[in-house]
Amino acid sequence: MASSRRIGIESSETRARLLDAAEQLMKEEGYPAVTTRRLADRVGVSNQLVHYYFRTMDDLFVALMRHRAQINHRRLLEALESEQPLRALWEFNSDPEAVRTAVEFMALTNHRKLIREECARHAEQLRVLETEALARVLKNYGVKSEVLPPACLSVLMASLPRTMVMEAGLGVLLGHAETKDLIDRYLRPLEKRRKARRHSSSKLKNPPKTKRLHR
Amino acid sequence: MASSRRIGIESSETRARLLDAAEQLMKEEGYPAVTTRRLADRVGVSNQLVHYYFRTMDDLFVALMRHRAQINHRRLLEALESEQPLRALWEFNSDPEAVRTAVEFMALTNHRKLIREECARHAEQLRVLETEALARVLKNYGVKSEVLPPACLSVLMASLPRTMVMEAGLGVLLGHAETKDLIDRYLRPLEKRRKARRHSSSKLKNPPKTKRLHR
DNA sequence: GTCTATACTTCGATAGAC
DNA sequence: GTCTATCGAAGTATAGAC
Repeated sequence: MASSRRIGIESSETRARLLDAAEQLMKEEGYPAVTTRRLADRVGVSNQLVHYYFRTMDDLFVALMRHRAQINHRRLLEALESEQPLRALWEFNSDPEAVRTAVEFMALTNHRKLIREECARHAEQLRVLETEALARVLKNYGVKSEVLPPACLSVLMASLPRTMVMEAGLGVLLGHAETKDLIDRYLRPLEKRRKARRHSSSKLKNPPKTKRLHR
Repeated sequence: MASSRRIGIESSETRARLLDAAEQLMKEEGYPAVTTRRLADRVGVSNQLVHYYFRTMDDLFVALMRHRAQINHRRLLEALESEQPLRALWEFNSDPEAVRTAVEFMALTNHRKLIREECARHAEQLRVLETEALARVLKNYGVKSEVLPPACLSVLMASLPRTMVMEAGLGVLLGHAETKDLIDRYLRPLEKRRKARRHSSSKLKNPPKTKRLHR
């Protein structure tokens, strides 16, 4: 079943531009808007060229997800290494652009096998990484894992902010302020207790003092 | 711009079957699979008949969402009236079928104005209803609103179970058991404290004794 | 209420020239 | 690496007959 057609190399400049345009289109108009013709128009090439770099549209979406996953992985590491990892993690999961893209991918996973598998791999990897990091953070803050297991915190940090961002996108805000305040009241004493010691390799633009949660 | 074309009445049997088929298709293969032709095939009518009942596809999706909203509204009321309203609410938000459909609608709201507005109205209404009911429940359980504002609990109940159902759909389960256990350990003493008094109008098939959270 | 006929658009994908 | 040409399938939507 394997075709003998030629395929462009991964390091190609045009390929990268196609992926960027694809993500942009997906965010703006949803994944069904990501078609060979519209993609090619944005990049300024012929629509058939899309098939040169990605044999099928499924291939394109998988490549897109993989690309996104790498960036997310790096950003998550940065957040977890910052001097206020819990707040940074919250902010990381509160990025409206990222949530929007994630919703599109979630919808894709509902019925596209290849993409579901790719997404699952990615999600699993981040959860493991995050849980390990949060175990260290909580221990550092003196929170016993019997009281709050690190994996729970990871689940919570994946649930609450993203849900609120989605709801906010609809204009539904009831309960959001109280929830952020609740989280804030929980985090504040934890972070105060710990001496602010910057990780040597972290490059943060945020001021070192305690921030309130966004909004 | 308004067309003079005829439109079928809302009480039509065929219209209801089209809506059912639409929801089914959406759940199985995603909202882009909901096309006039495929819909008509499932119901056994001509594809043009779809346009007789729903002038445009947007009209169809709005009608579908409204239909779904009414059912959800009724189910939520039942859950909140049951003798273990918090567990019932958790279960209500843990229905995989419902979550799947909700993800499709969420993706639709990302770029279809009419559907976003309809979805926002629906979400807002449920949140208000839920918050009021939870205020009574928490008061009954002796939980001070300064400790846990009802609106927060509503946000939490909308976030955690749905996120876990989505992740479970991908096969990502790390942290789920611990999280359910944590919730369970919080709910158990609350519900024990309260005398089990069945609401007179509730028709519950669940046994009256305390259940562990599903799974 | 339901159908046939029909117009027009857009899609994914391939073959092959340059 | 990129293009032109081209295929067949599927989409939304309208008009009008029965």
